[in-house]
Amino acid sequence: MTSPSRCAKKTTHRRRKEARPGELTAAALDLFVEKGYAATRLDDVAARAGVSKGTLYLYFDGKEALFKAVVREGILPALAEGESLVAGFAGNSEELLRAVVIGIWRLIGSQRLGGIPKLIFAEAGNFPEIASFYHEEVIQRGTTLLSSVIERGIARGEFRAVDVHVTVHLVIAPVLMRMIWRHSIDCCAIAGVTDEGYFAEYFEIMLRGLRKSPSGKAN
Amino acid sequence: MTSPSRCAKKTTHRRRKEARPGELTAAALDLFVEKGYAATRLDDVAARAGVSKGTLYLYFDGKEALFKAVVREGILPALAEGESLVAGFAGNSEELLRAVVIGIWRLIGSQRLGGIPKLIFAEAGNFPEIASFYHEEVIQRGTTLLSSVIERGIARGEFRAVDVHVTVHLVIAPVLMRMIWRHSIDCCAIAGVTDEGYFAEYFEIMLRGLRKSPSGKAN
Amino acid sequence: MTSPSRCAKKTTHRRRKEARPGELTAAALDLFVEKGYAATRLDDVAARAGVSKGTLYLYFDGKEALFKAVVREGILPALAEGESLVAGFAGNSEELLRAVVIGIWRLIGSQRLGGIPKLIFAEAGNFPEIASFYHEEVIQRGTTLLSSVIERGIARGEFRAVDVHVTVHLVIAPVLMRMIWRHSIDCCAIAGVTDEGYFAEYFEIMLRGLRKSPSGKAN
Amino acid sequence: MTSPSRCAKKTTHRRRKEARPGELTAAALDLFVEKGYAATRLDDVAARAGVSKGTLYLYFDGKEALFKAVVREGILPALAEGESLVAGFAGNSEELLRAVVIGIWRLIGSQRLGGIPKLIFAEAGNFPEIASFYHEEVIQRGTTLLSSVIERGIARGEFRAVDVHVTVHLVIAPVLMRMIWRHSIDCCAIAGVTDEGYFAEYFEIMLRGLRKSPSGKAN
DNA sequence: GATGAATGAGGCTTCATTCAT
DNA sequence: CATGAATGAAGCCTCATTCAT
Repeated sequence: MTSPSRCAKKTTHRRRKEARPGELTAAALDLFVEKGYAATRLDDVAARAGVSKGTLYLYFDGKEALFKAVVREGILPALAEGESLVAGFAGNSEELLRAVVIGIWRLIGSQRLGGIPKLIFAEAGNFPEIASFYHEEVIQRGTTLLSSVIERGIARGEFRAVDVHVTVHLVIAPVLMRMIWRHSIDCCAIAGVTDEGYFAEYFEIMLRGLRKSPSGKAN
Repeated sequence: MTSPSRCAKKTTHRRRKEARPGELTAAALDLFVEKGYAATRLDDVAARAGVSKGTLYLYFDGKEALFKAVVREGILPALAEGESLVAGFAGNSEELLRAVVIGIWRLIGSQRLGGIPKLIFAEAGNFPEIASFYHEEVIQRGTTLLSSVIERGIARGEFRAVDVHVTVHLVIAPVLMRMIWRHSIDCCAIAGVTDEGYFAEYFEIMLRGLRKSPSGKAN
Repeated sequence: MTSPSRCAKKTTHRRRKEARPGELTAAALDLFVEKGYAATRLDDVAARAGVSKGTLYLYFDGKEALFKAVVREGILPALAEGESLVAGFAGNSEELLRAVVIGIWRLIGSQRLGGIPKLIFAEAGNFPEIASFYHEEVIQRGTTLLSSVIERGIARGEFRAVDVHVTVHLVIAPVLMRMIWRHSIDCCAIAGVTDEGYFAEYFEIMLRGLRKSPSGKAN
Repeated sequence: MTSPSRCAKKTTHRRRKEARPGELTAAALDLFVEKGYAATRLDDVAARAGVSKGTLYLYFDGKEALFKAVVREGILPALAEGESLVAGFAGNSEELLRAVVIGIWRLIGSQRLGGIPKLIFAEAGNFPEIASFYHEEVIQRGTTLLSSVIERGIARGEFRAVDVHVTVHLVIAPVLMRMIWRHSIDCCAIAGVTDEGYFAEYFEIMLRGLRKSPSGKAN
């Protein structure tokens, strides 16, 4: 008789309350990716999550906070996974680069989250707060992650002494563009190609481009 | 009658009138590229073109029609210029690829027009008509152009027997991403790199990735 | 059983329950005075009273009822206190006037209750019922009180034969305005003056204005 | 034939445009005084002025700007008139004080503008920008104005050596309270008194309170 | 043709009120 | 009794579009 009824009484309520943020970010991700940030109406997000417009404000301070939550929930775990992958990786750097890129694609690019970069590129100019948030939380971490892979390859004598900063961008560009293509124009032309086909050729070209000459000659 | 520009005022007036649509699309291009579609106000477009908001409606049916005109007028001349550049090249395929990419960058990427791809990718979902127009008029022609370069290289034994369709996308991705970065987030991180530095590393990696092995072994 | 406050928990609980309305109106008084009626959120009232928003509705029908309760509960006790102070004064009328005004200030003006007049004046238009209640319960009684003081002074030959009705308002105006200033704008400019400094000059001017000419001539 | 048609053509339009701000501030004054600042809806202001909600924003940046315009248009001219009255006044200071107070009442207190002080006192806490605007533009100027009158009286040996800062507030309090009473509670009790009756007793008391003793004794 | 004043639908956000637990 | 999640009606403000001049 201490108070078991108290726990039971609120289970449904509580369960709802705990599930709501996730339901809302899921609905928001769908709409942000589909329509873009500015064109997504919070009314629609709420409706898709099956709640009223006011309820959304019980869980998020507003549109911007909702978007940040979507990014934090979706992208940051993927980055963390990438970081832990790099930290504990024992194989050669080619394999590491493959693992990291494939991981990014599997966790982000091939999911609905893959629509986020397009949205960021398109609307960063109008939402400086979001742009700087994304830059600090995602781009810098991602860049650092890839840089560490390239640098590892150079340090171990597996990759040429490339300009790391530029190379990071060259390496990630085809990955980002495939995300963009998946979520906008040109769906048929290149999205018709399987991930396997795309990334097989991608790695073939990139790794040939990065590897030290097999002859062992300098550079 | 000394200078042609000093003709009777009626001529000036008329020239003015005929120039209006172009002045409006030019102003609109600037703003669409800078702010995106939704955030561009027609007030601002009209003000930048030096006319009143009402006047804009004399030449375009509305915001959507203006947007379409901007893309059409911006892309087609650039495309034509790009194609004329490539026609009749005589050197080896590496040099041809360099010439084509550099040409695209010089004529489009480094110009205001370089903001168009970002626009298209961002708004394709909301303007299917624009998307299909762009796909047919630009992407297919551009893809064909690049395909011919790759195929030429393979045919001449200069490039490996890559999957041409995929490779075209891999080759163009870093060029498109550099356009996008120039016009959105991450301006400092990568846009701080000079075009020379960026494309030097780009060609180094891409061409090593495409070239047949120096040993002359197959593939 | 050592201290009475340490009785059985049931008593505490019950006392709690009976104290709730008072705790709520106290919290509401603070916030209404600080922010005004419209800007006071029931969320904040409930939070300050340490209960949930729903609980507030167990004791009051809504915001309007709460506001009325605040005014009623805040003013009536103060009025009673003021009246008991005045009853049975024996000195001259100058001293009586001083005692009454100082009493009003000490019991009301300098307390949280001093914010009530501002509230009333501001919201009377929106709450006619409050206005008439306040008029009958407070203003008339207060006016009567002050009138009796002025009339006493006139009857005893201490004050000039002023228009009593008007003079009551002239006498109370600087007291009310000091309450208002304490609770709104101009806090620094005049609230920086001490009560002593303010009321010293107030009595000097008012009593010179009320006294019969020292020469003893009529009026 | 230079371009008289141009002037004529737009007369109606222009006349409207020039009249609009005044129509809007007049409507706004009515509603602000009647309902208070926060409770006044811009929809209603626009409707009372006979325009749509959007039109209001062609002339004012928002609610706050509209309110400031109301104050600037209504109160500042009265203050300026008071200032010029003081600057060029030749009579004795009693007459000057009478003239200034009567002027304030005639230009502000007895008009709809007389509802503004109540509104400011009631809502200053919630709109700091408006509070500081009003403090700087109205209260400080008004205080300075009255101070100069009191100081003039003291300097000319007409008034006692009162604490000027406090006295200014004591002098203005019955004027402000009469404005407040006119626009909220107690309409009958004191507003039933004529302005003449009210201010006659006001001046009688205040001036007796301020005057040097007729005997010529110090203070 | 050109203007720019006017419109009104629609978006984000707030908050008094309700009700299932 | 008490809770607090949920609601939905407004309010402020923006801006694409229209139309009288």
